[in-house]
Formats: sequence, structure tokens, C-alpha cells
Amino acid sequence: MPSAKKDGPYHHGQLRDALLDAALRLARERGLQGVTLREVARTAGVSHAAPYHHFADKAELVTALAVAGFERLAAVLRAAVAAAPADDLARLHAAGVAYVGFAQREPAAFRIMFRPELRQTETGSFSTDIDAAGRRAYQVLRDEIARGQLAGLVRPDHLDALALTAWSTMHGLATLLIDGAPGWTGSDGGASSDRTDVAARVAALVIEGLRVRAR
Amino acid sequence: MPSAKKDGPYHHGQLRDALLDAALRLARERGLQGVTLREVARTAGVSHAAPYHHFADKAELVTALAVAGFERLAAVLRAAVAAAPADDLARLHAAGVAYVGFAQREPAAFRIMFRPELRQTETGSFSTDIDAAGRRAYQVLRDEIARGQLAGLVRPDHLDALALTAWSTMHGLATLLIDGAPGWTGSDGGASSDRTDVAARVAALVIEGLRVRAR
DNA sequence: TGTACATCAGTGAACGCGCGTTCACTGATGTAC
DNA sequence: TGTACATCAGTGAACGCGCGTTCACTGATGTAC
Repeated sequence: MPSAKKDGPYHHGQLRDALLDAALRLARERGLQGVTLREVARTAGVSHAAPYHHFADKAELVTALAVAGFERLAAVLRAAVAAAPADDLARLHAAGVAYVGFAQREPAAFRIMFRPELRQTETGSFSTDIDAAGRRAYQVLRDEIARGQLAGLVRPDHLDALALTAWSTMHGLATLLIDGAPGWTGSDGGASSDRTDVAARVAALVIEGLRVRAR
Repeated sequence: MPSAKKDGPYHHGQLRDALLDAALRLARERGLQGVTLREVARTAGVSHAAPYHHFADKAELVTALAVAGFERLAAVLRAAVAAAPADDLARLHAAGVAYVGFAQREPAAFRIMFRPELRQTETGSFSTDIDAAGRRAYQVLRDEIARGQLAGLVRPDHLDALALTAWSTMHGLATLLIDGAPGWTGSDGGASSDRTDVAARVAALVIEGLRVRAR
């Protein structure tokens, strides 16, 4: 037990970040309904009123968490694309696999990012911040498909229809894998290596559908 | 104001069903966090302790809601398949479009069905009932793909990999459409007819990927 | 056809709980002179 | 280098709230004889 935590200074210094960390940890360990403002403060070692010096209310804290999640996702996708060879549609495939990998590595963040009640304000509109952060992640996928079209590998259909198809597939797979798909039992009964394989197979199949017919 | 409701008999008679109806209505109108046992009872016009004569606890009520949802989904998919022509892969396409249509018509039920915290018991295992009901819905999709393989239209890959790809795509599209996809703005800016079109286009594209290459 | 009685399906008060938020406060920090 | 003072970032008590669940109860129903 670190006494530094008990005897810490009156001013925390990094409380905003510490609260976000604590909230994410709670989401991971106890699920989304375990993320309460009071418990977040407790976890960060601070009184339950302290967060109000950094966030207007609970919604603002959770929104910040979602924005940070989308930024990490975009970074993961960009890294995957950059690491893959430029030939054929390997980069698009890598982005798809990375999307599912992110969801599997950070299921709590992934759920927060797409939970509608966390994105809608009381008036029913959407948080601009989350929308912008989401756009930056979507853009990575979209750009790779556009690149594929220029290279003559992807059919010249409407770009957003193609991108939405690819996104839907990987998004659906990610949610089914992390939330459990009722009624679906993996072919191999859940071998541990199965999951990354499954993302690669699914990504390959959906890319087949986007590909131009005549090679 | 129907006096029949005020002067109703002491015994309700259909309380179990009335509670499920009330819960679904609340989910529709106020979101999932608006579904509390007390409010459900209030909506059904009954005291807050009455539900305990029909459900062991809140989780049991919500589980029943999820099971009913999967049963309706399976029925919708079967109907769509039955109504479509048997040629080519029209039936598979119809099932895909119907899946998204169900989610759009019943977003509240759809969310309940796939909410993991509603399916997991305290011990971490899954509700057998929900799993069985989910399997019946999945089976419709799976059967159509198997049929496509027999007809030589779908590639002879592992059946569950193909079915998971199709399911993932339509499931992902459904969730992105009903929960809002951060950063995605539909090409047409959200024309009302766009949504059913988009499901048809996406379904067609993913089916392309499942199709055998050499015709 | 009546009556006794078990069972079923409601009621309403009460329990303990943790939540989000507000408020007056206090200790620490930094800046002007 | 010191001192006054504004500002910042914490504290802890308190607010009102609605929740899930339990309990002793009571009214209604159905069955045996």
C-alpha cells in the first residue's frame, strides 16, 4: 500500500487525467453501470465533489472518455495501415483486423464510444466532439477504399456505400465477439487463436465483395 | 381516461404479459435506463410489488423481453425468406434486409436483445433461454447460406465463417443506423428512403463476397 | 347448491442503499508590488 | 526577499431522489365434500 497516495499533497495536479483513468478502469472491471461519479472519485483517491472542478457533470466526463477512445482507435487504424504493404488491398484488410483487435483489447472503451445515451445530449442532438473524433477514425477506412478505387481494385460504386459496408462488417463482428453472440458457437468451439483468425477471414470475405469483378 | 383501468378487478389476469408490454414501451419511450421495475409496475397500473408474483427479479423480466425479441426476429427473418424468390441468392438478401428492418422498427427490443449485462448472470454464464432463441434466429441465415452452397452459388468455405460474416455485416449496419454512427454522414444527408436502400446495397455487397468467384 | 378452506395474486409500508449534485468551507498556489 | 491577496482545487456535510426487494397483509378464486 503506497503511503504516497495517502499522504499526497492537497492539490492533486493531474486529477483530470486520473479521473479518466479511474473511470476507464471501473468500466473494465465492473461494467458500464459501475461507472458512477462517486466511485470514480473514490478510485482516484479524492472526495466525490472534486470532479466538479474538472467536469461540469457526469456526462461530460464520459463524453471525454469516448472522445479519447475514438482518438486511440484512429491511431491504431493508422498504425495498422502504415505497417501493411501497399500492394493489393492489404492495407484495407489490416485496418479491418485492427478495428476488431481494438475492440477486443479495449472492450470497455469500445462500448462507451458507441453507447448512444452517452452521445446524445438532453436535447437529442449529438456531441460534436465525439462526432469529430469518430469521423477521424472512419476517415482512415474510407481513404483506403478510395485508394483501392484509384488503383482499380475496388469497384467504382459510391464510396460511402462501400465504406459503410466494410465498417458495418468489422463493427458487427467486434460487437458480436465482445458482447457474445447469442446462438452463435464458433466453429472451433472457441480456441484462443480463433478470434484473430476470424477477424482476418471475415475481413477478407467482405473485401471480396468490394473488389472489382473482372480482374 | 378509461375507467375500466381504475375500476379493474383485483386480479389482473394478464399481468405477466402486461408487464412485458409496459417494459417494452418504457424502453422505447425513455431508453433502457428508463426500464425500472417500479416504473414498469406503475405503467401496468399495478403496485410495485406485484411483478414479484411473475418474475423472480428484474433480470428475469428483462431476460423474458430479450427472448421474446429473438423470437420475433426469427419470425421476421423466416417470413422474409419465405416471401422471396428461391432463385439466385434473393432469399439470403431478403433475410439481411429484414434483419436491419427489424432493428429499425424495434430498436428498443433490438438493444435489449444484445445488451450483454442483460444476458450474463451473476456467475458470468449466459442465459440458456436467450442463447436458444438467438440460435433459432441465426439458423435462418445459416440455412440460406448452406442452401446457396448446395446450389453452387456460395463458395464452399467453412459455413460458420460465411454466416458470421453476413451476420456481422447486417448486425453492424443495424447498430450503426439505430445508435447513430459517429463521424458517418450518409451520402444523401439522410433522405428518408435512404435507409432501406442502404440495407439493400450493403446486403448485396456482402453477398458478393460470399459468392463463388467463377460463375 | 352450499360451505370450508387452501391457494393465488394483489396491496402498501418499510428496509437500506448509492446516486448526482450543491454548498459553504479551507488549504495551497501564484502573482503584484 | 516579503507580504497581501486573488484564485484555484480540494473537503465533507447535506439535499432529495428513486431504486430493488422484503414483508405481513388481504381480497379473489377454485376445489373438495
